[in-house]
Amino acid sequence: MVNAPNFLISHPNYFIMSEYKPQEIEKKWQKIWKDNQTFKTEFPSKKPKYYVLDMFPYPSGAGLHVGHPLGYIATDIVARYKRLKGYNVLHPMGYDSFGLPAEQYAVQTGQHPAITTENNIARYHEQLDNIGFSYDWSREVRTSNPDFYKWTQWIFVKIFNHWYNKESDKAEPIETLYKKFSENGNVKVKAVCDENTEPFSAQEWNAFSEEQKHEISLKYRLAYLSNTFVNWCPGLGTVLANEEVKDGVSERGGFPVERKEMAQWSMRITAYAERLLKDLDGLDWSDSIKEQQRYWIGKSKGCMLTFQIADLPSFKNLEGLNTPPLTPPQGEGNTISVFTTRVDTIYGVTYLTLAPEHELVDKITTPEQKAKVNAYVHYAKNKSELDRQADVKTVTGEFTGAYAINPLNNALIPIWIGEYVLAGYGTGAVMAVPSSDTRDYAFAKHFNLPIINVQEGEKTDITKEDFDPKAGTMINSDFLNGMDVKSALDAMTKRVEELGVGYGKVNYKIRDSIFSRQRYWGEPIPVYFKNGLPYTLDESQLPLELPKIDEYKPTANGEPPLARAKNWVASSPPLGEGFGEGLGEGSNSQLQNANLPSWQTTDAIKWKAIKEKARELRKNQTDAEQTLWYALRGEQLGVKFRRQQVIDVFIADFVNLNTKLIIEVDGGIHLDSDVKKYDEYRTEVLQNLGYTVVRFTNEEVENHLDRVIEKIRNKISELPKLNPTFANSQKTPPLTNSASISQNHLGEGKYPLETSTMPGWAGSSWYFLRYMDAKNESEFASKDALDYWQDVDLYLGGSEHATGHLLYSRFWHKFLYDLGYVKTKEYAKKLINQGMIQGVSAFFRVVGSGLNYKRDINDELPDDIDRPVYIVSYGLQNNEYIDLIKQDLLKRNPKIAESNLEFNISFGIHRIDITNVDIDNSIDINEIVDFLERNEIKGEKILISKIPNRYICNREVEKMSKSKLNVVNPDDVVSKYGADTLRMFEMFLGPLELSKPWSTSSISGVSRFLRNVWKMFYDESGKLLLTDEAPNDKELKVLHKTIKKVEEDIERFSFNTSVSTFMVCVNELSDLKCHKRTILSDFLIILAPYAPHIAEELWEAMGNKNGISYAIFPKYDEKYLVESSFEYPISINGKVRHKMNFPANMDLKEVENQALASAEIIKWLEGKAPKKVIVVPNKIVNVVL
RNA sequence: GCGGCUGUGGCGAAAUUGGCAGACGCACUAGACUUAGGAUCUAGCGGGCAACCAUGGGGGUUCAAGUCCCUCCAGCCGCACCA
Repeated sequence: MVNAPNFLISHPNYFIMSEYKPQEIEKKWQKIWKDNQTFKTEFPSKKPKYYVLDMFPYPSGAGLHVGHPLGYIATDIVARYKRLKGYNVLHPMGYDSFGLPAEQYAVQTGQHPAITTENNIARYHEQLDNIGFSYDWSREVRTSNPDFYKWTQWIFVKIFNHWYNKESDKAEPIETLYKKFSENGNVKVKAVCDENTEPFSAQEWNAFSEEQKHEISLKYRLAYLSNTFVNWCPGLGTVLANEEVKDGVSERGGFPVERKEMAQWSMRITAYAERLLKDLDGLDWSDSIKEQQRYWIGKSKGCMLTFQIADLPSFKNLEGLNTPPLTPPQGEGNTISVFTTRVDTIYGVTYLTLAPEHELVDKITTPEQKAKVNAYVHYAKNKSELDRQADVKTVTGEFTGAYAINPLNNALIPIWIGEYVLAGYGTGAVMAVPSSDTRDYAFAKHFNLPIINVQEGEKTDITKEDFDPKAGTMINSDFLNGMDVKSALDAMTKRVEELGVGYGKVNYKIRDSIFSRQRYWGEPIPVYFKNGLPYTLDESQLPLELPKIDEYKPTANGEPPLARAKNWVASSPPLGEGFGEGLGEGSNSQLQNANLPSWQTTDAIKWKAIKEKARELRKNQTDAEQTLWYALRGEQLGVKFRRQQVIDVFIADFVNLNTKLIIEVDGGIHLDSDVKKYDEYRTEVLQNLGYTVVRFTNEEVENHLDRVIEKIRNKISELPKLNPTFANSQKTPPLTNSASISQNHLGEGKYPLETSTMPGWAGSSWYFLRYMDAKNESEFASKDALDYWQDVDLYLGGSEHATGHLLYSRFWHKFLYDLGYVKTKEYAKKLINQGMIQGVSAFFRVVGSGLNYKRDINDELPDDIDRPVYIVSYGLQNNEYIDLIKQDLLKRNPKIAESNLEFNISFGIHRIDITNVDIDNSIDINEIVDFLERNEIKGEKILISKIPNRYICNREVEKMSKSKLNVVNPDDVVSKYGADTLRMFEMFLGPLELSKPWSTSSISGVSRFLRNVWKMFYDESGKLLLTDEAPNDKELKVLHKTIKKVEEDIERFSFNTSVSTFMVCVNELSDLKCHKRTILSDFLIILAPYAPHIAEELWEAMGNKNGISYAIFPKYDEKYLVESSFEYPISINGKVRHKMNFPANMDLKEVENQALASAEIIKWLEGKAPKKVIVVPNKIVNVVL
């Protein structure tokens, strides 16, 4: 552009100075900001603070699409605005850089996830820089950096070393618990702990060895290791948190998830349930998020009730219900605990229902019912989570034969089991009141159980649509009769407490969160094992860095990847805590399994269970299995097979142990893709164990047995034979104790380290604190920094983290609050969830293979017909293209007579990448032809369209994603229109919280607006137009109303409306031909947060030496906005009929009189006197007739 | 089924406390300039010839309702046998 030829000078495009060239000025200012560290946060500072934060991004390989920066732009506007307002702004960015995708990639390619992550971050960073964000990059953090995760581990150690004291209602150091135990034992201690904690006295405690004490303390610590049922995902090879499982499959990847008992680290978030719930009230977060969290915590107030189980022999003859027993039976420990929120309905209880897994089921079932109950329990236990969720409507259950006694009226009530009762909630048992609970009602109806109404009045009929369980007054309920539900609840709670058969209790749905993942790319858990018990490393030993390993998959034994590390051991443990001499046997120990690092699943019991399962399967062979078994036995293959042999945690159908050949027969159900994935995973693990897996379908075995045997024979001959000792070794559990393996290369005084890592949410639970003092090497953040920055003033991100990150981070923050590190109970005052930007996918349709021409209904045209692929543009009427196709076909195939040609057209609809689709939805036909060729759709292609060589696509709004070919890359938008246009346009699209589709066509309006801004400063010849004239009232009014509106808009996060306001302002100033310095100077400052580059450029052009980023936001002055007159709309009966101009301060009576006197209004009055006249000052006049 | 959010022109939307519905922008139409236009400028643009009718449907409160109340419907998101 430097030496433009003279004759082109007159062409507007070639005036360099006059034209707004975003690409040049944006790069220029981004460099200046970087070089001058313009946005480096000052600390310490006397200014008031403002902390504005974006949710921690995971740097994915796909890079940003235009939806991602939406929130970043909004926060950047706020950050820049607050700087102009004189605040010291903390506006940082960093990366949640541990995570599954990088690890999956590592597993596949062997590339270290750190490298993948680094590359992705570099790309992410570049894309962010393109948009001109004002982040203080000197505070960037990455969760995968050891200097960051050192502190994540440090917090973990703190959590491990604290317990929750319900009396002080906060976390306290474990030492205070030890002290309480040594003084009083554990009975009086009000602590949040495991359910099954055994009571002990001070004497007993003091007699325990250090190790026994440590073991007991694990039941109290806020981070603990225990055997729990977890969501095990074989496809991902790890456990998942509850909120990472959706509809029975993993949220990431969609792999099936099964319930499995494993030793796992957990966080005792339940201790904080009440505070997490209560403090929601004070938060300025969206209702939706708060509701989701409330629901997740799931507080219910109710009553714990004890039902005695009737001593059966003495009641054997009592069949009828409500027959008072002669003497209340006093069975020892024969009680069922029930949690109910409706203790007021206790007179309506007609049966109890236990979860099939309930521990008492076995004990109470009568011999007569045993078979049925066992069958039912078996059925329920084998039902997967997915199946259970799928059919909630089918009522199933079984009578145990046992009875319980209603503690209020001594009525005998039958005890049932039913899968609608969840083992994990409450006590796993419910008192069923079919008249007041719809599930109980359904169950009672289905099994013909009695129903006693205990409420009467409106809406109390459970069979009716409008049933309200809490409506009406109590009946059939003794002393409760006549009370409403609320008072009955209170009265009955009081009564059961007096009777000693129950007590009021608050129940929470939230579970402790599983904290370990069997993965490599996460924070190592800073724990080592000594004599099977977990101890945390000393602070001085942190960070515990991720070791180098050769591969990123689980080991052959199914251990987490970290078990591959050489020397994954702690050197001599810290002194002091928990290292007595005594090696307590811990015979009753729940934690025998804690002998093993937490991945370990196969304890003796488990092993036995698998063996039993195998035996069972052996008895119930499928036909195909039976056939193959006889063939394998009968054929002289030279090797011996075993069937249903346990290998690792799997049961292989047929195994030859000498060649390590496994033959699997699947029942045809394995066509399902999920099962297939699981099979592949299973095969992979078995291969890692050195096995060869061959798979046949039932069909193959039953119909082509000879071929199957032939294949097996060939396989066997290929495989080397092993010596028999190996085969024998399979008799012992194959999952070896990893601790003992690791012991092999332990030095003296060395202990094996935990091999699982922390979950994705660990780092993000506190990163916002690290930004306050990101470089601190001696603390996670200094006290000064924490005291000054306090909390996040504005937090912006997607709503998908409602019950994950947003709950866990609140939990950790409260923990740090208890310890006195932070001063705020909540870390984010205001939370906004930005909406999604959707993509607008493009589709085209072809009539090709899907085309049917019929001479008559039963007769299709022969295949040799000349039948091209018709690409039929949208926007054509049916008759238009059908005729065209008809004519064309007849021309090509003269032998077809038109009269017997019948059309039955079906389209093939395909997506096409939106990159080349034009604003008018048209696309070059060659793009479509190329697409069809690539997808091997053969034949001559014919375009049917109104526009030559262009096809009009169909558009549909969908989620923006690569697979839908509708992604818009912000880099492309920036290079075409500039970052300022992108920023303003994203805001202009609509309210921040709402989802809205990206619209490429309307971006031109915003682009034009910025050029109009430029034109207020420069004329066409590139001459500055600024004048020093004093502004007039009109100009001042335009400016000040804009200042006022923009300020209000930013304060209420309504960014779309301020873009409109800017447009109005520029339109009006242009109409006024205003080029006055004072006006434009202020205008630039208020525009700067939205369009910082152009604002800086023009600000500099005005002669300002300092950048605009720290200018002072102009203060609007009400006096410029005052109108001297107001144009009143005069309405008759609410409809505007006329307008009249009156002085703004005119007396209301006078306004009324003049309005009524006007010719226009007299006409409308038609001689009648108005009933009433309302005059709202400077708003409206309404005449009521 | 339960909970939350959202329904306004052809499209994105505005109307902050009940007071002139549709600001601002896109698309569209006509015109100007131009060798040219996917550039720029000017004008028009909810429907209806009009009276009038229009903020998802119906009802209500009010002098006045997109806004408040009741009720129904649709879409999106979340939860889902929670005793």
